[in-house]
Amino acid sequence: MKITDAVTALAAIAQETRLAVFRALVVAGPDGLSAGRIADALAVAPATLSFHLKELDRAGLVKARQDGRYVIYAANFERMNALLGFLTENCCRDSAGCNPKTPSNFCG
Amino acid sequence: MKITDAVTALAAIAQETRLAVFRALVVAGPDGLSAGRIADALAVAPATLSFHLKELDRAGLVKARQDGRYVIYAANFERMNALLGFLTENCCRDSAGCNPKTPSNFCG
DNA sequence: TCGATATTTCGATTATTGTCGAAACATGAA
DNA sequence: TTCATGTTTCGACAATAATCGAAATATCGA
Repeated sequence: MKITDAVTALAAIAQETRLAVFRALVVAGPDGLSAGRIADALAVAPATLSFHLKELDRAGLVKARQDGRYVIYAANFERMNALLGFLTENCCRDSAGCNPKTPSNFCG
Repeated sequence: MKITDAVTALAAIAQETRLAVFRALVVAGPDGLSAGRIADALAVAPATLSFHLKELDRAGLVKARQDGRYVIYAANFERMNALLGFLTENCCRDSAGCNPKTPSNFCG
């Protein structure tokens, strides 16, 4: 994962509403949730939710699929793991309990 | 780590300059770097850097200590690990290769 | 086709963020 | 104490982000 991708992904979940959306999708699992169900669950206006879902999608953290008149969103777990990998390898140290696969000596 | 703390920490590193600062501090290790050395390394104006360091500090991701007329900043590895723990436990699934200690069924 | 429901786009508004020059504030050295 | 150096605060500005009502778009069921 490239730095710019990491920044985009981090920014996507660095917002209360979006983090809540993403966590709801994590809990929902691969089946995902329709936009409407997310809006209901989190009590956020449809237009606002749509805006945030687009952000999460842009960051690659969710996948959207059309199901009839619903649009089902699901967390992209691979992407989230890639982000965790990036953070572990670049922003971490053994000494504090995390195990970077590559040492933290990269600074590009 | 509480949700609001996680959002704050994520927002802190969800910015190219700040992520670069933090990574430089990770590479530097516990000894840290003076503000000036960071500014030189990343070619960012002192006032701008100061603004970003304050953000990182507010998020708890760095520690500052005075050393003579220098201010030395060091990464707070414990905090970063707490953030990784939060993400692993709340935004992740076994299926995708990550091992949350608690299952992803928490949504508060 | 028509009406109902689901979702997104548009437009407008307000708030926040990132940036940097200049000035202020500290600290150590002469 | 005075000067030089390192850092932060201040003030201003442009850019971006978050919100939501209203309108547009899409799809299903009757």
